Amino acid sequence: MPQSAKKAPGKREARKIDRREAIVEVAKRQFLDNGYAATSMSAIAAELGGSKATLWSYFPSKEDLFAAVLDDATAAYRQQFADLLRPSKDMPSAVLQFTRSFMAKLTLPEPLRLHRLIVAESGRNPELGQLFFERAPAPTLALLRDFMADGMASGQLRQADPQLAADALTSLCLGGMHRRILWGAPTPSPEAVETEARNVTEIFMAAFGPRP
Amino acid sequence: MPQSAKKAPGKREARKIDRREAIVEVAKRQFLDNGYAATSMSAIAAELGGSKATLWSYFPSKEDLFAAVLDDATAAYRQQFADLLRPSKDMPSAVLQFTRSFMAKLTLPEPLRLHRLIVAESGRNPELGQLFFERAPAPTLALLRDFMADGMASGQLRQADPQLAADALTSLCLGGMHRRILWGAPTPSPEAVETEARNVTEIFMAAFGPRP
DNA sequence: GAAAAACCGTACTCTGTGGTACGGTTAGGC
DNA sequence: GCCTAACCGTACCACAGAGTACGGTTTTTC
Repeated sequence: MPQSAKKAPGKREARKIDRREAIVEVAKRQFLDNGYAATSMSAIAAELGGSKATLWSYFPSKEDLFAAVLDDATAAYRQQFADLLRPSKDMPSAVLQFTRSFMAKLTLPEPLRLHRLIVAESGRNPELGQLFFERAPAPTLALLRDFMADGMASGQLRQADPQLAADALTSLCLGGMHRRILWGAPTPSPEAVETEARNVTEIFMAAFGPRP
Repeated sequence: MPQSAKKAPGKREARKIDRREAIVEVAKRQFLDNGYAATSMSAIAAELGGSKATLWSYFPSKEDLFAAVLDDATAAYRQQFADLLRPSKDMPSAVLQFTRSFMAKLTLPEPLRLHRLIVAESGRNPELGQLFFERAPAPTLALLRDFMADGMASGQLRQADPQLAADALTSLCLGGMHRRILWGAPTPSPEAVETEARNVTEIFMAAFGPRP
């Protein structure tokens, strides 16, 4: 006997939410695997097991489902790196820590497939890419900018535009193996990630470290 | 009356080559615009004007046509930047010249659409991405590596792994507005490109310039 | 001028698409 | 214990996809 709250969840709605989540999850897998055009609603319904009518009762069209999938997929990335960007006395190792974690997370299969999807569909649908940008990379970039500003204020980095430094670091993180994976290279070993993270940190510190 | 060469081109074959080129061009436009799955052979045939049978007589399947399109599209990029990488007395301005040209060319609509296509399809078809890589970016990257090695030998750059320096420069060139365009941002003004090229050059020289 | 290659149009097959209709069934709400 | 929302199966729609068949026409080649 639940409390007499007027907002008691109710088994019905709970089930509905579960079902919706299940749909989005299956759809996400298929969209991420095959892209938008090559994924069919019928295939999603088939994998779900239920009837097509049920699918359409949750999402009135393929585009709506796709939007929900994107929403779900980007939600996982928000504020992912906040804890890594604490100001530290040892700037190089703080940067290395961030770089390592950032590269490791973004070379995982799912982020990569998301990235592919976004790049592919943003051509026909720019607002989709903008939505992705402001949900996933933008918050991290803002955090990183503040981190850079702190470092510059405390003299651990040379004076420069913090935004520029943040952009440079992410560029260096994503321009190496990450880009090559997007071009079909196999996923790297953890050792390779570590090596590249160290290189990136070294280059970054050479460019933005304190003036000697 | 042509010369009695046994390898006279023949009007027939010339026409065939022309036709093939026309097909590839139309198909390229459509694939680049819509992606692989969302492009239909029928639409290509319709835009070509001829009959579908003719299309299939040139390319036995959609995949074959796609491969030919990729082949054609990547051909344009080979050795594009060779002339820009002459060793120079003034390192920063040589780097700036390359950076500027590199960024300007890769933020043009067609390279961007190609890039989207490659990223999108390499997930399902890695060898496709590898083919792209070794045809388009790899030669430029090799040139750039040699350029870096020269600069290090002549003392205009600090001692380091030339490959690393080449990777860093391309990362910086592609990590800023280029990536943002891939995520749906509008194409930048020439002034914006110029500004970013200068920033990239400055960062690169700070990281790899001669030790003070 | 004749053989033949290339080409065109059109109609066709077969499969799959997004999306709907509908009658029957299960299960939560009261 | 009834009501009703959610659900399932299945059959269905109109359409578009890749790819084929075929008879007729143009264009080279010899």
